[in-house]
Parts: sequence; structure tokens; C-alpha cells
Amino acid sequence: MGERAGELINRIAVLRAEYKMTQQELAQKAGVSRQTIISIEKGKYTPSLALGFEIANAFGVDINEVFQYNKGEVGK
Amino acid sequence: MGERAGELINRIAVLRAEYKMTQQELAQKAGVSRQTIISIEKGKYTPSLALGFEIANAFGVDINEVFQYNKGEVGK
DNA sequence: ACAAAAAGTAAAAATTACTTTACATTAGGT
DNA sequence: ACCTAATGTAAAGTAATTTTTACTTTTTGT
Repeated sequence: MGERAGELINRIAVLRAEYKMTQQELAQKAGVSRQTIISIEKGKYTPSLALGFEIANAFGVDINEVFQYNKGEVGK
Repeated sequence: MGERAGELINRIAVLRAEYKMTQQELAQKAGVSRQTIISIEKGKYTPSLALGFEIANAFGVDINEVFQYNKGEVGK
């Protein structure tokens, strides 16, 4: 029960490159620490929905452009 | 520092009514407990992004149709 | 090559999400 | 009125996220 069914992938690094935004800047805009951005960007854990939205509108894009959820391989 | 900048509102109750889905059923489809659904539906806390997506595709709708984030009133 | 900025790693502490259990209330059907 | 399903409340415990601090490595510009 440690992991949820699906996998969450994010395009934060891509978007940061595209918008030339540093982790520090993104962290400030989203209102979290730089560590949080790093961890999420690297997929170490999944952020809260609120933070997801904050990150999305730090870039000014829809949340679906930042995060994609591939629901769990039920058929294994 | 207890609260994030913006407020997250959800349309879970509305969607459940629309799709005639019980909290129990939604909980099962999303892979969480009924309590979790209740608490989120009532706005007691904000779910993880993964759970947000799970709830959205339990209804088969986009995540933006379930959750809306009004970014914090910075100007107070 | 050098300096500075950006990115990365790690780990403990604090906070928040989620589970489980158990019981109280409300709504619907007969 | 009765029964049952659905919703709600509460509290204690576990698991996950986020912060804070400190240090290492990589990248970039000059």
C-alpha cells in the first residue's frame, strides 16, 4: 500500500527550460522551497493538488501540460 | 504558514449526484477509503495530485472539471 | 582555468494526507 | 413506522509530503 495505482509524470524540467526559469524562481513563484521543486521534478514524490496548480500557473499553462497521470496497469 | 496561498474548491458532490455515484463507489474507484472522499469533498484537506487525477477519471472527466484553484488573494 | 550560479544529494524535523474503526445522523423505500 | 443504505463526525495511528540546513557536483560565462 505504499504506492498508488498509476504513475505520475511531469514536464517541469522541460517547461523550466522552455521558459528559462530556474528552480529557485519556480520555487518562489509556487511558494515552496527549492528542495520541494527538485524532488517533484525528479519524481521522488507526488505533490499536492494545490501545489500542482501553483506550479502550472507559475508557467501560465494548464495543469495537464505539466502533469500526466497514467492510470495503473491493472492487467499487470 | 499553515495554509497555502490559494483556495481549492471541488465539485465532487455535484459530479457524484450527476453520475449517481455513492461516496463508497467513488472511494473504491479511486482506490482510497470512504473517509478520504468525505474529507476532500468537504474541503477538509487537499488531496495529492495523483488522487486528484484518480477522482477525475473515476468520473471520466478532466481534472479541471473537478477541481478549481483560485490563487491566493495576494493583495489581501 | 576560474568564479559564480544552478542543480543535485542527504537527512532530520515538522506538517499534512490518508487509513481504520466505531458510532451518530439523515434520506429513501416499503 | 421500520429497515437499510448513505452520509457525517471524531479520534488515534500510519504514511507521505514539505521544510530546513548543509554540503557536493555540474554548468555557464568570462
